[in-house]
Amino acid sequence: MRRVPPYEPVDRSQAFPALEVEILERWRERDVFHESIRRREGAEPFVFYEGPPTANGRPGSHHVLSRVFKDVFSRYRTMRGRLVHRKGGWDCHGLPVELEVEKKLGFQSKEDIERYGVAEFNAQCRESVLRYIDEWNELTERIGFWLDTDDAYYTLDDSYIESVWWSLKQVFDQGLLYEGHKVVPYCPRCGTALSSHEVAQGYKEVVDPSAYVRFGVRGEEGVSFLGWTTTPWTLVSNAALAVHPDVTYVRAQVGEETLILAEALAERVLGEGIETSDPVKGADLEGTAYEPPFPYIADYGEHGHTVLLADFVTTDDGTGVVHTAVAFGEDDFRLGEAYGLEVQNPVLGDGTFDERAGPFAGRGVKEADPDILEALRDAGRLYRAEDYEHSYPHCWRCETPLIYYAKSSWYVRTTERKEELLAANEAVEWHPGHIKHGRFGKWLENNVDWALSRERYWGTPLPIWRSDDGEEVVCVSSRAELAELGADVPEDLHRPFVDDVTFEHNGKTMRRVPDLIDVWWDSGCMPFAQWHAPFENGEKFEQRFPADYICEALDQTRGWFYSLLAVSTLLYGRASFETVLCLGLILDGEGQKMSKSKGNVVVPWDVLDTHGADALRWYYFTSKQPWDGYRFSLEAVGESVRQFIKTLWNTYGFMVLYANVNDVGTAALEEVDLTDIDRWALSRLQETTEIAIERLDDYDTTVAGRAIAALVEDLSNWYVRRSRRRFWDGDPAAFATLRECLLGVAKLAAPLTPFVTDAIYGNLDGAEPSVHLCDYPEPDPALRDVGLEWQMSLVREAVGLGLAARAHVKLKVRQPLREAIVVAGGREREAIGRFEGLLLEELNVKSVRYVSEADELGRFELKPNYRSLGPRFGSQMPQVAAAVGGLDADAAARTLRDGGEVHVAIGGHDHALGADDIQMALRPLEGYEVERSGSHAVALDVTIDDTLRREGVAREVVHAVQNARKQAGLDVADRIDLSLGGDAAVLAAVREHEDYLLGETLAVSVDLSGAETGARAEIEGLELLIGVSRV
RNA sequence: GGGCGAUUAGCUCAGCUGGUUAGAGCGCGUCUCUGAUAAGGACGAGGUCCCUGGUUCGAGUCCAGGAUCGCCCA
Repeated sequence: MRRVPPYEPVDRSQAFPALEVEILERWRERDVFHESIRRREGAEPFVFYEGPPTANGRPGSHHVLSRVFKDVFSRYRTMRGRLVHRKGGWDCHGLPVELEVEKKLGFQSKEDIERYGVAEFNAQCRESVLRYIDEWNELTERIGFWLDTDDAYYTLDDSYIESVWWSLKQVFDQGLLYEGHKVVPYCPRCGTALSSHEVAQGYKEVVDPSAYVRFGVRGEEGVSFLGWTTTPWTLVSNAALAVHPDVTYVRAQVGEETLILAEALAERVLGEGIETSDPVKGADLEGTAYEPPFPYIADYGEHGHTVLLADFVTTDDGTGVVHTAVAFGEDDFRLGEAYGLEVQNPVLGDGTFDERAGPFAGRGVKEADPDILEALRDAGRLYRAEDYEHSYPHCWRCETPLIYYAKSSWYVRTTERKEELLAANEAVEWHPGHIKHGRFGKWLENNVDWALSRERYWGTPLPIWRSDDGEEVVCVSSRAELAELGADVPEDLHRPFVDDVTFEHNGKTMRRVPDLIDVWWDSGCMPFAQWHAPFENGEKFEQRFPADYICEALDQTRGWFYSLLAVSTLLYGRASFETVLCLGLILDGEGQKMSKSKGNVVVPWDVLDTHGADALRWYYFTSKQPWDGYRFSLEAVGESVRQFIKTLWNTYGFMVLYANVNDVGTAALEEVDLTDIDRWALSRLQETTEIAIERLDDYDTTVAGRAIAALVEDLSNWYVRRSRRRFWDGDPAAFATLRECLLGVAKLAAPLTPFVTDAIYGNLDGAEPSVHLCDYPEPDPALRDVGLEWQMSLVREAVGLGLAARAHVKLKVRQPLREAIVVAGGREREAIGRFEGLLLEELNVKSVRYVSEADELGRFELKPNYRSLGPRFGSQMPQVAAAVGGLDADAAARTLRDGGEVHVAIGGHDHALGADDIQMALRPLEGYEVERSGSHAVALDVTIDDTLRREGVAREVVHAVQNARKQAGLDVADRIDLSLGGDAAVLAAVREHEDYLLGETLAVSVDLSGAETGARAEIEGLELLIGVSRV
């Protein structure tokens, strides 16, 4: 039902958070979200994938950021006619969840968990992971993120796990799933390896001890290799030294001793002017035997404790002699393989030394660093120790420094499909564009195999069963397959139940490999696993693959963006998303990273309670390009309320106030006589609509939102300001125009600020239960008038110039002036003429006089228009500029304004220049009140005769009476009896302009015999007494 | 050490394919309007567009090098 006046009165000091709560209630009552989807049944889908958050912590500002950007384009596409399903999802597995439970139970290690019982531990995890799901859902609703939370997917569901198993089987069948022995980043606290994208999340600046260590050359007393390391604990298992074959090494004399190191680094390490001798190539050092720093482990084979050659050695830092511990570095490990070194790993899974490490046995490796240095010092092997600041990877969840550690793990051989990954990325549209071939593309190019397995408890079990002798390996793709193999399939596919599942295969007993898989693989399976595809809902999956749009923060480049791309490329040969929007970090108002420890975290609820969801959304959408990151604060959001929402609300409130006062109906635009300024406002609406569609289609809320804000600004500060009288008088054209524009704005901005726009729409129209069930506006070419927009901008400039001129002579606008003189030729004169009344009113002048030439006001200066002449004359531009400068300016100006051409001679040739080729600037003459801008200028006749003065006084009186009305608490529509007294000159002026006074102040009568009581005012130093009484 | 991004007014940000007076909002100062009134308008102060070179008739914009900050990776 379309609403007609009287409208609901608008509270102009409306608190928006309260308004939003009302709107939320309305949405619930009317089931608007689901209705908006039902209405698009059968329409072309726009597919959105929800990147599942983990609900075991409270949602923060950065979560709100991605959630509103997920929302805005879903809403926009829905209004544009697409069917947009929005299935929620929750990431349930993995270390973060285990950690929370461990913390709660006071556990320190995996043994604690084993002792406690895996079944009970996982039950706790299941409970813990959704601990904050209610708050998440509440926040999701409060910020206006329309998401189907009732029908969300959970990665812990058996159906989800089964789909993940299926995906692994596909990979297994392609021969891409393998067990490998490699050095991996390993968290000793969590007791598990991490994938490279997990490692990527945890780099931190730290200060580690670094040590320069002597490795005594066997058989040469007093001669040592000088090695350098930032991980002293690995010296316990030193197996060899590595030098670069092509680097020059020298012997440096330091006191009594001789140190061998790279020539290029000798001075930096040992000090300037160090004596060196005997330069040799690294290649010549191969095989040199030396004394290991610690004697505990000796058996590294034939090449143990000798110098080896390696290309990875650099002379960027250290000494050019690299200490090699086979088990603790990727390069070291490969070098060890090449030389056949025995792998000796004296470090246990919990990060402590085993009994092979002599006195350090049982110590955590990092903690042992200082004692190890001390032992070296005592043994005379430490040359120097110092602090070294560098960034080092830490466990992304428990913050323990990682160690690189040789162990076996299951991998997905993504490197074999690298070309396909790159090709899949080519098809993706990234916002911002540079991520595609920058951060993400470079990462793909350096792709390494995906370390898939985790030796943990709460996660998707690796579905691989193996015979005890390792001969037979089966990857299981489903419950059904497991049953077919003769196993008892447990209800719950998690550990520990799945660990008990065994079956016979080729006469051998098959037991499950106890590992879990990386949770990122879980999330990468979401396109099909959310539907339990391919086991069911196959057609749904087909329809909703790939996603048109996904959106997450930049830190997901190596997280979800990668897992989605990799899984679907391996399975389907393409990316599972077509467009991705990357959002930046949220910093505090000072540009510092928000962190609990700093106490500078802005809690979303605070912002919502203070300014509301629209304000927060508007801030995120329009304050800047979202990928650059935000300097976020309550104040910053407050500013966005004032600038946009408050302005919109005031304009809307103004219209409702006078629509109700005047009892005007809602006439259609076709039924009223539009004025030029109406046509201008409507044209601006079309222009804005065009921009909004063009920008939102390109996932750009920033420019779209700013364009809408500019329209609102124009409506408020120009259209309404210039049309006030028509609203007071109830002019139907004005109301029809403003209503049309406000409804247009409501629809244009509905996806961005869904609450306030729905309130406005509901009151001014209400034909639909909600603005969100409307179609997005289309620009109407019939209402667009570009010429009119140009003309209006010219008039506004002229008004600005005139007001500036007034300001300079300090003449109040209230004081009428005789004449404004406007310099304008041809088209410009026509433009201003069209809105002359407006100019007269704004400047409060009696008449406008146009002059084409500037003789009265100043002199023209001519300048070449570089933009048009530059391409034409190129390097001859200096001559052109000189020639133009030499023209008779006034004559040329006259010619050009009449559409003629002027001629200049350049390089002996004659060239014709038109109006577009020459810019005319006005230089004002001394002694005139002239304001100029380019070729435009406005001057004021500032002589004030008595007539004008009396008129000015009358206006002052009106002003004073209005104040008195307000003080008396009268309503804007109240009629009054007015009585005035005071200075005779003032009263004379009033008498002369009595009708004007009556009209302006809504007085039905005026008594000039003097007010006994009432307000006292002063007009140009003369007394005025005002009595006001309501009729 | 490498990759990517950023650097424009006191603050937060615009500035399209290079075009000669670099813009907006906030804040500040001075006025002003008032039938939207704890809003609105005008004017003003405030910029070596990070630095150095280069290309060009012309560079905030393009190129190279450097500085600083951020993120990512070794």
